[in-house]
Amino acid sequence: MAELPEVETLKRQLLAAVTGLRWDRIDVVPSSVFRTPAKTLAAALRGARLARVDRRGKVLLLGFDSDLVLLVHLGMSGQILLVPPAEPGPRHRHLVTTLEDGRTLVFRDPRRFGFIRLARTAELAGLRELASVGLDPLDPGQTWERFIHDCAGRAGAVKPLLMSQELFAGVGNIYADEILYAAHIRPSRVAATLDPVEQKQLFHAIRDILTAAIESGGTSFDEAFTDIYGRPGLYGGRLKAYGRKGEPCDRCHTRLVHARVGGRSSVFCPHCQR
DNA sequence: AGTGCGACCTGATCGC
DNA sequence: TGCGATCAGGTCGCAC
Repeated sequence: MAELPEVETLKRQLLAAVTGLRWDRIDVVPSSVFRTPAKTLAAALRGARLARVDRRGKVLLLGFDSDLVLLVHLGMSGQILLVPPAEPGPRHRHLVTTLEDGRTLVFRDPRRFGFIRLARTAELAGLRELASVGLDPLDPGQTWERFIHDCAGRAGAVKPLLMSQELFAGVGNIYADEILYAAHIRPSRVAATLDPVEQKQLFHAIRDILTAAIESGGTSFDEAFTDIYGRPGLYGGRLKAYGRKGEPCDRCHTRLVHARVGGRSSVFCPHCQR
């Protein structure tokens, strides 16, 4: 699924590969992923030129020269693929854009948990899709002091807090497990009970794990994510907790266990995560 | 403020 | 072989 590192990977690739190109033709398959009516969206974007690519948490923002912004969320099974001319497109397509050079940009999403919405730049601040998206964990404004302050009054478990998007936009189930493993903290720990050492470990783990995952091009678990060229991310081989229930902990060799925390499947080491 | 649901949706996997 | 049940995930909306 696409969390911050996967969306960041797509953003960088789209910036390098397709910015400046005109969207000559747009084919849509109307479905619930469109939060702007599919045909309206297609008509509005025809002939527009892609000028910018940004990311807010897990949301990808494609900015056009015409003051329009396309918001794309990949949900858990969404993909954006750059397909050479004349190559057949993949299944479950929702939006297919033919670029001026003949290649197509395809948004597909088998499980349709993602969404696509078109907005004007001036409307962005008021969109519900961005309303709960907080600071990026890799934003320089995300300081240690702010982090301590935000954790202090929290009565809930730390994992749902990490995944809430409100404090740290972009962390989902995979990286939440990885971050907590790296920080030696159990997913069910109440955030307000973290001592200063644990707070510091958590703060650094968030940045370290996400940065390393971006460097690997993200995680492809169950082949749910690929880059725009259809290639898997390489962080999957470096996962320490997610998807490893029953396997020995890399640090202490205790078997990793599974539990539900905040309704989410979680894997952790019962010995060295406290 | 928090938690814990169900809804959305499809494909993979499991038990029979 | 084939069927149905179960699970996974992000987000929203709702009840407590």
